[in-house]
Amino acid sequence: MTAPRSRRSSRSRRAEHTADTRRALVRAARTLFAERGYTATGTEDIVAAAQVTRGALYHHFKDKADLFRAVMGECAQDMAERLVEQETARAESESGDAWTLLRHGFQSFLDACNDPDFQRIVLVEGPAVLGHSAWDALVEEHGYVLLAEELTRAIDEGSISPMPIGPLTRMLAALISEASLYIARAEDHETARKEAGEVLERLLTGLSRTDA
Amino acid sequence: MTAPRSRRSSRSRRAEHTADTRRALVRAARTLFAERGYTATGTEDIVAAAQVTRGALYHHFKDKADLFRAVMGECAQDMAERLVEQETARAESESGDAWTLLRHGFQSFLDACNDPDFQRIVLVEGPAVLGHSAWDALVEEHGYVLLAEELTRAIDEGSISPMPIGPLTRMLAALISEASLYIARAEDHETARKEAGEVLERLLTGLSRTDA
DNA sequence: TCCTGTTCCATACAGACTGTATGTTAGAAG
DNA sequence: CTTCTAACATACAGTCTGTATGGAACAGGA
Repeated sequence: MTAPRSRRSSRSRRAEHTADTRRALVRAARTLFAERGYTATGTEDIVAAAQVTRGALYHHFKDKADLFRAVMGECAQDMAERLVEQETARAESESGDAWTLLRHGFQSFLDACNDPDFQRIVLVEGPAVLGHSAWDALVEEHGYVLLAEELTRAIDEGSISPMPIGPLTRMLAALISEASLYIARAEDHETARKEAGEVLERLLTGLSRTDA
Repeated sequence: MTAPRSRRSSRSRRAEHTADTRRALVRAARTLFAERGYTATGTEDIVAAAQVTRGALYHHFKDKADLFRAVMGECAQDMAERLVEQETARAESESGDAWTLLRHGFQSFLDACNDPDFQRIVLVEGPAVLGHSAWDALVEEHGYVLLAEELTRAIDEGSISPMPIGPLTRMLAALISEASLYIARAEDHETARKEAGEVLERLLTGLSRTDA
């Protein structure tokens, strides 16, 4: 996709400029998709914001949905990076048993999902624009793996009781996603955050092995 | 909207025929939206299936999204009716404490969501086609009320510990919705249903007051 | 009964948008 | 210097949505 490049020529200005236009397109599309949604955003709007023409868009991407896929991939990637960053920071700063660590992890996960771009593009538009299969493949690749790893480790360590990881991962992700949307939409974000966190906390206690 | 009808003229053939075309449009749109999705379905396809012209469509509905809103409303209504039916049937057949009754209620709720039309139209396309506010208003009107009532009663009876009902309702609905989508998408529906049910069961135990 | 107004729907049209086909330029390769 | 190709820009065709126009059928009052 990014040019066959048979000989490696030390990152020419040419190739650099090409990557620039592509990035500009993705960035512009990301902003507009997040603001107005997929269908309400015309390709003309995107190329205008990126200061190129429609020819550039259709040279780099198969069609409009393909551009959206790139945008959503970037959003998911950003979220994943932010999560691992938080995760590592909390792992070395905080201390405690694995169970409380996991619970706090979910709470910060909830906070991380409080991002307009992510919510609109990945959670709302994504499933409708790309099919279910394509959307799931993207999320599987970027986001679910982290959550699944964390949960697997929690089971191995005995923090939570053994359960099928597949549905557990999806359902917890959906739970947190909905909670983040609820918070974002609420008039009073403060109390909404507190209440949603409380409900999440209660639901998670059901997973704990302490009451097995 | 359905004619001012100043004098009540005993449901003339005229009005009946009018209602017929409207129903035909909604039915045709429902089938096509569920099969191909919203954007992939042209208004020409809909009126062809309903055996009318586009003029009829734009006479009864403001625009394509308005037709979708009617379709989604019907889907939600069907789901709500099915739920209360199951609910009453189970309430008089089964017997047991309120807590197990509630748990079984959620399981049958999960089974009821296993419906292609409902999943595609209400859960996937809905949030993207209508905005968040319009979608939420529809679901609030048709579906959430039942769940919220049930949960409020459960709290009053002491089955589950007191919690903010707003986020609790949304999050549980999202949980079951995602579980139903997971089951529908799985290769082996049988085991997927069992596993998702198990995870749901575990999460719900966190709400129970018995461990408070 | 005749006239009038309104509902209901069909048809024709204008605008917008997507995707493709064609042309052009600048850099890389030999 | 020549040639080839990636990287665009431009022009065009097809499709779709929404609207405006027109007509037919029915209801109601004089």
